[in-house]
Amino acid sequence: MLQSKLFSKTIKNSPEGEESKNAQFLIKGGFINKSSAGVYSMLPLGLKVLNKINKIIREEMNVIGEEMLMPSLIHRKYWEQSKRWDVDIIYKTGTRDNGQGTRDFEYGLGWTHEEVITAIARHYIQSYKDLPKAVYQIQTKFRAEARAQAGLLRGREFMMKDLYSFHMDRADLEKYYGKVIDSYNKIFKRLSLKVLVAEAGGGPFTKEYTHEFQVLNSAGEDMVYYCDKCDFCQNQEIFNSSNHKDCNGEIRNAKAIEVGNVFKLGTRYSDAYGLVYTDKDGIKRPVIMGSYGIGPTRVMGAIVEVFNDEKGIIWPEAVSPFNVHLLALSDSGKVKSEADKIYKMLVGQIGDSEVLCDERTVSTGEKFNDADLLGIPLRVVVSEKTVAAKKIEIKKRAEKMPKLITSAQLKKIIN
RNA sequence: CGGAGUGUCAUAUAAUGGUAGUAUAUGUGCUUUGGGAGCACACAGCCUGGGUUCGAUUCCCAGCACUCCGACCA
Repeated sequence: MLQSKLFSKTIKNSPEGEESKNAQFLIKGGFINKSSAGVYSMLPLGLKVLNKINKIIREEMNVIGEEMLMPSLIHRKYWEQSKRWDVDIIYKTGTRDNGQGTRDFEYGLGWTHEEVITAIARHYIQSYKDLPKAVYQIQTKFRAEARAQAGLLRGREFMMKDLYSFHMDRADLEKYYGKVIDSYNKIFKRLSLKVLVAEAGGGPFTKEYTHEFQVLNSAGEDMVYYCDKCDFCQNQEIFNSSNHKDCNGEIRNAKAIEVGNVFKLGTRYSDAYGLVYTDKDGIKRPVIMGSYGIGPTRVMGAIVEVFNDEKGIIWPEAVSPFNVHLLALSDSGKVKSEADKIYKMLVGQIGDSEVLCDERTVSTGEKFNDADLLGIPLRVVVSEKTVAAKKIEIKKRAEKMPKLITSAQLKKIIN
């Protein structure tokens, strides 16, 4: 990909008022565009990152569930049945004139999908032979947050991966719940995020404790209490130091970004929707459910909050919009022809979608600064100097000092 | 939802009760090319409604939007 062809370009001025690093860098770099508070467009660069995050999530989710897609426009009857129509968080919409006057608010925009999936499940789950089942989707969610804030960390429209599971009994739910936790840990590891698994209260709809996946970071809105020796970790809501036993470690507390959560729903929704199965003895029993979320757009914001310096973003390789950023420090002569050669070689190795080539006719400083802002993990420079030395300069975004190598060595490194 | 603040070119900002200035970006031309290069010219703006006033971008009121703090966050 040639940088001059990118739809977006970097902006030199910092966006007014945005304090969070993820909002600043992502907007300046041309990854996202703010449409209104908490509502963002994913520009081509940002979408590439989001797609890579989602790809990792899908690969891990497909091991324990099947992907599907539910509607965003959800009729009020679904929410009324579970008594969740009168909540502040729901965007109500849909005015219709049926010829006998208008009717307002026929729909709620989906902010979570327990209702829809439970209603669907009635069609396919009737017997113990149909259990267990698990489906997930990656979809835009809408929440009327009183206060959107911190860029991608709290939006009114955002991407969510939501997984729902159905079980015969508690034991099977527990087993699956553990599998989801393992799966989530793998996902966050692949995303280079260190997470703490925090116990949390279940809220009004489940009596049990649930778990949150928390990334320690000062930009977070949550406070977690964790032990420096064992894996004890609780959120502020339920923390009590006497919960921490059998360990002489010290309790610390820190701000954290919640990037995922897991809930044992029990029969709250199966009761509301009459989702029952017939067991071996012919007895009808309610299906036991769980739900599990990860916010890919929030994950993207969290990654920027964790991986940055004063110059810009430092993308982990797994989610970087490109693997290599090739800078041609001149747009003519030997430098250009050498850069073209290297570009072709790189494209041949990892494909056009993984190489960003800065062949713009702009100053050297601008190219370096843009490269730092965009944060692609490996920078490759072709210039008068490198051509004269018959070498190529490479530098990792996370490191300070560049290295001179041959193009054969570069080829090896890329492989 | 409570508190505070801010609304001026595409972006970031300044000043002003009477002609709105600068920087970035953009366009043209020339000179430049290892850390946001220079000169010249050009293009481009006062959130909406009401009030006060001879006259309002400026003062007052309301609305809307945005930001920050707090509450909320199945």
